[in-house]
Amino acid sequence: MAKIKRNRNGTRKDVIIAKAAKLFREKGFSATSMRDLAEHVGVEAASLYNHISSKAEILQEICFKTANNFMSQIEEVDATPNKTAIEKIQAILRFHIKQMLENYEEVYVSDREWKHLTDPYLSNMQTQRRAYRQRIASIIEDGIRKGEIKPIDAPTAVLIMLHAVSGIESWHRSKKKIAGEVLEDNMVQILVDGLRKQS
Amino acid sequence: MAKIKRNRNGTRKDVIIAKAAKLFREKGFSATSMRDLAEHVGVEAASLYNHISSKAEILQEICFKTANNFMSQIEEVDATPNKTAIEKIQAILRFHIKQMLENYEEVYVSDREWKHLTDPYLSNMQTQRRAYRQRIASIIEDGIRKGEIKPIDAPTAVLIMLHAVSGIESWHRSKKKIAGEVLEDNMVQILVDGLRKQS
DNA sequence: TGAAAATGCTAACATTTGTTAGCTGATTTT
DNA sequence: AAAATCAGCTAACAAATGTTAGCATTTTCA
Repeated sequence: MAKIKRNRNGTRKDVIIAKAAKLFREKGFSATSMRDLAEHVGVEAASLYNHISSKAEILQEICFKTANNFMSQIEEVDATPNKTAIEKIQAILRFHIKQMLENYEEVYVSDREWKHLTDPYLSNMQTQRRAYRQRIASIIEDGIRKGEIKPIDAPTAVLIMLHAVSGIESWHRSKKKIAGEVLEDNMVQILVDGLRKQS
Repeated sequence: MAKIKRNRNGTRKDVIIAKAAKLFREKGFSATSMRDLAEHVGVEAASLYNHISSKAEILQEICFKTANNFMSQIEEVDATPNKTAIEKIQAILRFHIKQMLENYEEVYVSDREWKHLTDPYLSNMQTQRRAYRQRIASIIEDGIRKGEIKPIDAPTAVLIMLHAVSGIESWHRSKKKIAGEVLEDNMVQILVDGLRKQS
């Protein structure tokens, strides 16, 4: 009886996926039941299946939409001429942070819950994630070669960068939030120049 | 019929918890069933209950053992005199990294799956985690006051540090692992001094 | 306006879930 | 050697799970 309210510019499927993203973030994919989701959408569980074909499909949509988003951006950055490696890294970092602030639920879910995808989506996502990290590592190695970046292990640097950014989850939960731009500047500065005060 | 093999210096309960930690890391707490766990232990599901009282208890043991471990260490570091803030931060970082390398499964699980604890354990853990971050933030703020650390937002720095370290998960999965000590040095260096080459 | 499509509902299904009961045989303790 | 504890088993449970079938109502649009 209770219809799913559909915002302009969004299908009912979009509403379901948005609510699902929120629940998947809070409780995890496996611990979220379809009845749970239905209740938050304001509908009976069976009714969801008029809009989606399975629980798995919801996760797939969330993960691949997000992954494509990041892939597009890194290609854009990488293709931009006249950019130093440090600038490229900064651009990627800022994009990650902005995404984490603007599309928190979906970005978080696709980062933490992609393991629950099933093949062939699972392998696909693994490949995509590996490729993404590899591209960043290449930028860093390029920067090292050109003397802009310290000679550190590039994969380690990538690993630190990406996980540091995902820590914005704690920021979201925090009581005394600092402004988004301040957070962004702080994160980029700490990662690029470190904690220690240069004397 | 098939008995649980018990290593010297370990009860059968310990064996179960160790196997559980591995499964919880791979598939998550909710997606791991007791029958799953039993199979990996080499026993029927019902037999597990001769050693543990519930699935929830397993998660509790993993989480609180790990949390206590980290709490002890930070108290020790914090109480050590004649240490600069940077040195304290380094000590904490190295401890985290070492724990991640040595007790990977349990550290990972207690970091990622504690949300599935139930009250009162859940609230307890939340409090403990908040307190832990607060202690590190205080060290950083102290370092800022003394001019050892750049004037950045301390909670942001904590968030970066802790999540960066948890990225060692990717290192574990990586094909071409660098040595543990090299990883440790790289991580500490990047976090403390940043990516950019000082000119 | 009337037909087609979309969206909701209730009921039910087959599995899977965590856990308990009750039993048998082994191991330890006295 | 007898008694007590430990550690495994099979069978079963109640609840929760994802999903489908079948039907009613509303919305869309020709």
